[in-house]
Amino acid sequence: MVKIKDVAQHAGVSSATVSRVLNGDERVASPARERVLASVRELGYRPNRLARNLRRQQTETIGVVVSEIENPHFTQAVRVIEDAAFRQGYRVILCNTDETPAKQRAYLEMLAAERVRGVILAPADAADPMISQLLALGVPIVAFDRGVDDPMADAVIADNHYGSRRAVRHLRDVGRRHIAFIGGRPEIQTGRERLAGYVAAMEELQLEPRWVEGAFRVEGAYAATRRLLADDPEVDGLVIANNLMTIGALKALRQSGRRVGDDIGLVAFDDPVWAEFVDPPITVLVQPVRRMAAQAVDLLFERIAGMRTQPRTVIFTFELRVRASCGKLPGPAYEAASVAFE
Amino acid sequence: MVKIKDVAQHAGVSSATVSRVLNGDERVASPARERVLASVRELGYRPNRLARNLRRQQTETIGVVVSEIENPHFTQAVRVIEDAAFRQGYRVILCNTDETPAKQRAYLEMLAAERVRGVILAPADAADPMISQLLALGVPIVAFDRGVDDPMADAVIADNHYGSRRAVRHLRDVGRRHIAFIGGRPEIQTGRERLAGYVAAMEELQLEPRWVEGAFRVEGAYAATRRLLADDPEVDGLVIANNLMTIGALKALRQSGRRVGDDIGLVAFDDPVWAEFVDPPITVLVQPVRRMAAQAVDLLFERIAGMRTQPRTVIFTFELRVRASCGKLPGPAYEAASVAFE
DNA sequence: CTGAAAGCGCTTACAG
DNA sequence: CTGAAAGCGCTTACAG
Repeated sequence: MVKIKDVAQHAGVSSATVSRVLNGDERVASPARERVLASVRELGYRPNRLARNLRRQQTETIGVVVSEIENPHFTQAVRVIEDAAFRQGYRVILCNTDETPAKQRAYLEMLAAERVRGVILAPADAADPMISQLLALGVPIVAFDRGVDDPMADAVIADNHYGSRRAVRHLRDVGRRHIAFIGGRPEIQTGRERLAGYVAAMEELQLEPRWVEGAFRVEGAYAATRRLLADDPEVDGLVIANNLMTIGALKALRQSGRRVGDDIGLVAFDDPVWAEFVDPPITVLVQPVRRMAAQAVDLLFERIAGMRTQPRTVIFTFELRVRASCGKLPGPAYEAASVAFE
Repeated sequence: MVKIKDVAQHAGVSSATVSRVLNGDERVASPARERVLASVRELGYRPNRLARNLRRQQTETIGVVVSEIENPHFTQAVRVIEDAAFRQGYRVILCNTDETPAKQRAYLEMLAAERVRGVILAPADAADPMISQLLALGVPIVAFDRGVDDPMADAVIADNHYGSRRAVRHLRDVGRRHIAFIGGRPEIQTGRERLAGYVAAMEELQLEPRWVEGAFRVEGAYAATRRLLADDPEVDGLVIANNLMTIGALKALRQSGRRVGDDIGLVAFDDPVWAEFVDPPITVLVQPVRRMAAQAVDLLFERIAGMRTQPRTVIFTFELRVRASCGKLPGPAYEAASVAFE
């Protein structure tokens, strides 16, 4: 493998000069610069980043830790983050934790050893001690989608409590009364908050809350929905806590012979690309994932650049996108009521 | 930042001993080992991978370069690759090229500088000179989904030509005659082969081929399908070259008032999770993405381990999964004919 | 079983 | 404008 010394020899200059040319140091005189560039090309020299990073005590790498890369919510986020990182000359180490605290810990451990410059983390475990350790080491962390316990981390999250309340109100407004909730995971902040918002809204409306847990997964929601329909056949409305679970719930509903939009109304969190094309199109709660991911990257790079030391939390809100899955489409009266509520 | 020397001092041993303990060298005596471990814990020592990598002239990192991470086809692959890499103690640098040759080049350049141990690449540019350069540097490359020009790379691909022929046959078998093709990108191998297979099948059947290009994207397919329907109103069958384009085509078909499965039959490449739930459920050509990705990782690690020097190409086949989007479901006579064809 | 020492390939403060 | 030299934090062949 050809190294800087070989290039130097070939060009008849010192390693220092080669390094300067390669790093765009203005001070190097044109003739030397030209010879170096020619030698680089001729020898097929490829700089060794490992050496540079060690010497500079610094990398241009960030870690992106998500709990489930196949969830379009996170895929979209990863895509935006990767894009922004590339534009800034940073690379991305992708870590998928599968909602497993142990895997998260191992990954954060690794990112520390790798001396990454910052981390965007959708935590599987908000209390992971590695979070504080990274922060103490000077590695900024932006919590995404879910907060972390350490108050020094930045965070970009959505107002889940509001989202669920909005969904329940909508179902009530179109005449549903037996509204149940297909929940995610109570260990996860989004799961907890979405459930709490649902329960709060039901109580406000003096309706009886009833819920099952679908673990944020297709199969989990399938099983949970079947259980729910068996136990509570009178259910006529459903709030589903994420897009993967919508698939599972649809399958269970179809099998049970329930007609979505007719026998049962349905509002789901997230707006994956297919929500508009399933039968019937699903009424959804949308969060601006791409803007949120962009915000997370901004916060991270502010920290990396040392432009800010105080932690910031940015909260985004949900928007209800009404489609056919709740049946009767709301009229002007509904719109008015709805605005008043918001 | 505490380093190995600090730990050594604290434990009253040499750096060499600390390093040995940390790397599980059996020869270190128990008392020394214990003291080292205690010091590591007490000082909160975090090994610096950059230094180790430089010294060992080796990383445990692979690069994964895909053209479009939001395409579920690639998301699934990335997920499988990441998982396998993690199990082997490797990290993954994620690179999204957006089908842009320049971006691919920049990324491969970066991966070379980063001294990654291997690359899995769904090429946006099969002729990229960086591919051969990496190979020459001893960095193995496994082409995924699409081949590369350099014959020294391994490859895991699907038999696209067959896939298209299968789709056309199916549409013909259910009575369609004006079968058109929504193509991807002719610059990309999958796009080329799927088109070629379509044309070949049409000619075999003495039907007139007609196609438009949707660039493998939702919007591209939407525009292309609109154009197609305007130019050729008599179209009664559609083969769509990937899952993103299916979304766009569905939208255009719906707007035009065409009833899928009735006025027009539809077979699409890929089986994303939603294909079963749209209206009507889509008949699809499935390739075993997860197995293919696992195969790609296996090939890569064989190379990394030096177990193999000859390039290998593994070709997977498509399976037709019949759902309602072609209308009339085929009976036993069809099955027989279909088996004969395969 | 353990340590002293060399060296991985860069960058950069210093001197000229 | 340019070079000699130190040093980033590890690992490991060598010697004992």
